[in-house]
Amino acid sequence: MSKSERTKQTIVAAALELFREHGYEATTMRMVAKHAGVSVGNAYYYFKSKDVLLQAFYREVHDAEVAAAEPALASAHSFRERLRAVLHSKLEVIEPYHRFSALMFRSAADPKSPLNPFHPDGRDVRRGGEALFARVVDEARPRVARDLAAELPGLLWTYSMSLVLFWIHDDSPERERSRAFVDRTTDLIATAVRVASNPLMRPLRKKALDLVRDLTPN
Amino acid sequence: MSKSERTKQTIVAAALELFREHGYEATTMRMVAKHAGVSVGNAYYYFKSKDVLLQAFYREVHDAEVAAAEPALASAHSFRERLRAVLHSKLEVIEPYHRFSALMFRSAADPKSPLNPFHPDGRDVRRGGEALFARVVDEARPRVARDLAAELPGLLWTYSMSLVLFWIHDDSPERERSRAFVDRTTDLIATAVRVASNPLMRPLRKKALDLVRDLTPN
DNA sequence: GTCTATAACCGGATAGAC
DNA sequence: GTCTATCCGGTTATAGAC
Repeated sequence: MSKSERTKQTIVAAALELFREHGYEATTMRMVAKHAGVSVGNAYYYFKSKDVLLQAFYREVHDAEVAAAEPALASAHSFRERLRAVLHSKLEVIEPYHRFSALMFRSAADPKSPLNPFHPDGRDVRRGGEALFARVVDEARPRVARDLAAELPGLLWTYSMSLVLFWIHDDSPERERSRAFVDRTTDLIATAVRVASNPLMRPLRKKALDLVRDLTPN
Repeated sequence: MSKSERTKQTIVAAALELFREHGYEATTMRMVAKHAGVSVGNAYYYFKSKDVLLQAFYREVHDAEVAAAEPALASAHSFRERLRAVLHSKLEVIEPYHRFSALMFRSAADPKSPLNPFHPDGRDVRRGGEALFARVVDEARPRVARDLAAELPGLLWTYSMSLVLFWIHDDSPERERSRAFVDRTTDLIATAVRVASNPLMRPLRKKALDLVRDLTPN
């Protein structure tokens, strides 16, 4: 690992530690630089903005989500159970960040932020999210209809973003409202998917999927 | 009107004008103060932050939306046409602000921002939005089932927020993708509402409405 | 007590020397 | 690649005018 690599890592590590402890806003670039033992200018040499550092944080959380979902995915078989398990483990992983999660979401909604899932630089973040839901769908038994299975990961990812939005505003004890949101909406979704997977529903399913394809970019 | 009232108005007017011309970020508080012929400190005496000024801007846009929807509401009768008309006129009203609309949405997503629809101080903004959709529903002929009509305004308001999110990321010429989004999704919604309004669907409808009520606060 | 102005603070970001 | 000095803009402290 080159020296520049190492410096970069040091800065990221310092930033993530401070973000976790004080939150995003309360962490200043001067603090990050000092904690990493470099100058402010140097921190900016490696990271164009504070937002980019936040993006690294976001990536780390995503990796933790994927890891936390692993055991659940190994044992749950039905689509419904797999989906529920993934979302509940996601809620557990992000719980410590509830205080300052709004910031993350705020940037995520801004088209100019690299954190924004629609933004080119943030594409891999989105890809990662969809990949997780692809695993939920692809290995589910009984199987989901093939044409539906192709679009579902993207749709479920969008749905999971709504869950996050709901969760951000959820101040109930133990975040029980968010957990109820998961339980009840996954039930609904699983029923819809099961009904839609019936061969007799193919024409209607096709119409709905065409709509989705026409409205999503790329 | 007292002098302080007038000063306040002057500042808001200056801010709105500059926001419209240069966008939110490019407009500095120093510019606002200068344009209004007051000192920076004075601007802050009347408005706690730049965000509050943005909120005034948001309110103005909302009022324009309501006004623009008026003629359409007077002539359209079916639920589907009323909904479509309101949303298309909304798109027209907000079009000039597409460049910097992300900012507005960004604040709206932040639980601590008064602009946020879930925030106590922003409640009237949300109320206003729902009131508009209540008019879409209540005067629609044929009628929407009563129990459904009670929940629809809130649901439609949420749906309109999704439309805005979609629109923010829409860079298609003439914003045609957003307009297609409206046409196709309103079709879907109107069909769903029509089917659900059938007396035979009452039990299923009740189940769905219970879910909605359980998951929305207040 | 209501209002207004100036000067400063703070933190994100950049320029330019080394 | 790294640093120091500086800019810029949101925000605040404070002093004082009416």
